[in-house]
Amino acid sequence: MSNIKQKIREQIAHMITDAVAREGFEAVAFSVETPRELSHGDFSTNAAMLIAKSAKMPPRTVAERLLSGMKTEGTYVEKVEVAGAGFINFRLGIGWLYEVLPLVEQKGARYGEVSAGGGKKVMVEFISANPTGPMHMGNARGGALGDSMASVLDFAGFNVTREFYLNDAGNQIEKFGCSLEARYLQQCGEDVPFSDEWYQGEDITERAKEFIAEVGDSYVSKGSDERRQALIAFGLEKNVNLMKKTLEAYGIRYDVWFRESDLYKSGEVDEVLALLKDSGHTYEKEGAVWFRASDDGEKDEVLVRANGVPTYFAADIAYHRNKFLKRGFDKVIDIWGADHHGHVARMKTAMDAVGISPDRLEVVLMQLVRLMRGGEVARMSKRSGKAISLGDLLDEIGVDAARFFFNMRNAGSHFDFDLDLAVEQTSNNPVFYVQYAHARICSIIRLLAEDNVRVKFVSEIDPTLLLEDAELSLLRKIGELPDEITAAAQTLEPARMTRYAIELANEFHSFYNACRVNVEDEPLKATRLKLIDSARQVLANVLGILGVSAPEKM
RNA sequence: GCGCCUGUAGCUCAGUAGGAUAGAGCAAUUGCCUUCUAAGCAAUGGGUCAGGAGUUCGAAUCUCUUCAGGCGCGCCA
Repeated sequence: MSNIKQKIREQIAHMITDAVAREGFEAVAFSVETPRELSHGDFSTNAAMLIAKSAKMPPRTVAERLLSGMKTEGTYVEKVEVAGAGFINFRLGIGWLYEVLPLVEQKGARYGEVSAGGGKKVMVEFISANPTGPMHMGNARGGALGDSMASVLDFAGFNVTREFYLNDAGNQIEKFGCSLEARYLQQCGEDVPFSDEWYQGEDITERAKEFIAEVGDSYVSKGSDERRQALIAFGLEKNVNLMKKTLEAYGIRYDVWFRESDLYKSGEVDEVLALLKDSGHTYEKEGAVWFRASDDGEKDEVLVRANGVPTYFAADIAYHRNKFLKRGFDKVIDIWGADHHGHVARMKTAMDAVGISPDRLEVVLMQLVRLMRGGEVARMSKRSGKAISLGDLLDEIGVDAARFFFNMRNAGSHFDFDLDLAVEQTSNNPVFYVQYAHARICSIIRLLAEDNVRVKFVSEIDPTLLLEDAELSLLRKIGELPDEITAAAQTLEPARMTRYAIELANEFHSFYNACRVNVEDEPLKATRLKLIDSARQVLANVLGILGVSAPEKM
């Protein structure tokens, strides 16, 4: 059992179901939840209110009857009572809290893990930035979100794959090639025009210069096609390596870098086009091949342009088919910028058309980010003077602040990123607040170790010595992690982990002010030391999920 | 015009399959270091949950509607 609270919840649900049957009430889908206020007990159910109508009785009467024969012997429940409009509140004895410590010890770095995922294969595809330039703030948010979501799912018992889809084919690569070629020729002294439609960034010129450093002007005299291909290959490799480096600094490592071009090479794009055509999902108009989505109330979309080149959409269908059919993922999560939301419904319609149930694909849309500095929108990097890239952000505020801040808000909310706050070394800054809790614990452990007092095994201490409110609430908070993981995985909201981390840090800091660890009473000292060491472990686990370091000293 | 997202304390946001007196953090005011890191803790004040109507035992949450902000509706990705 990896989740004590879940076990108790099931126990209570069982007691209620039995009581409902015994009293001859109609079975209802009641909930067993944790009331906001502790004074309302540890768990509470709305069963009586739901039954009231069909039983034609006041809710409180129903509650009394349910309660009348309820046996709590042999359960964690100490007290049951009717309250409010007809809630039945369950108060637990404190015994269950003491089971938290052995569980943390046993699971260690995997404490928090639950089996909800049942080992299902799930892919999280995130960032998938165009390799034609540096990564921007949308990529930064998507990276923090996707990577932590993947970690959450891993803890929730899924078999997780992190994937980056590399758009190394199609239109934007052509543009990339044209841009590089023009810059290359310009750098070699040729007078060639530069189209407004190409990539204007400095990085293109940089790539051209680097190319010259390797091959000189030898490509000036060659054919445009050959020249462009060489530049694309060169620029792509440079950019991809740069991305990998930046992402590594950002704490993200992918399992798979999937190349769009491979879908063309393997014939999967043609394959899926044929499939759609044979099943009557396409039609031709003005020389182009269209996907018929209008049956589902969506707009039709071009699959193959009049010039014979398939669109991104066509490749994307092939890509998703590959994820499900060729590689057997049970579930795929795509993280996209909110500006792509128009694509979601069509993608799902297309999934349906190639015979894949659309609800196996989950698209998480992420609102865009505004960087704020000095109360105003910051567009330019302090260092480079250019648009702020992920690399610039990491230089300015560091990985920890970036990873933590991007996961403070749910994907769906617009996010103003306060750059000033992110580097502040005060309690205003939640990253420091949480890290400080971890460092503070490490500091106590370190000092006690100097006196030869070590953290003991749970079998060597007596958890029931923990009786103070501060101690019990800390234990309670530690005990909540499996539930939090479950919820975060279910809602695909790793931001829950950030909030949990802050709450846990808060519980520890309160404990710290209320109770000393280094007391005369040796058994109590050992037990409290075990308690804070468990808190340390849990903080480290959560920070790990968030991709934030857990410093031992600050 | 049609579609999607958002609107909760001065600010930034939570609010768990409708649940009890709507919560945190910051900012403001006030206490707490002869004691393991005061990068901390405790207390106080602060709300027409954008407005309106409906559904019901019960709505910030569901439905309808109005308003405000963001985004999308390419042979771009």
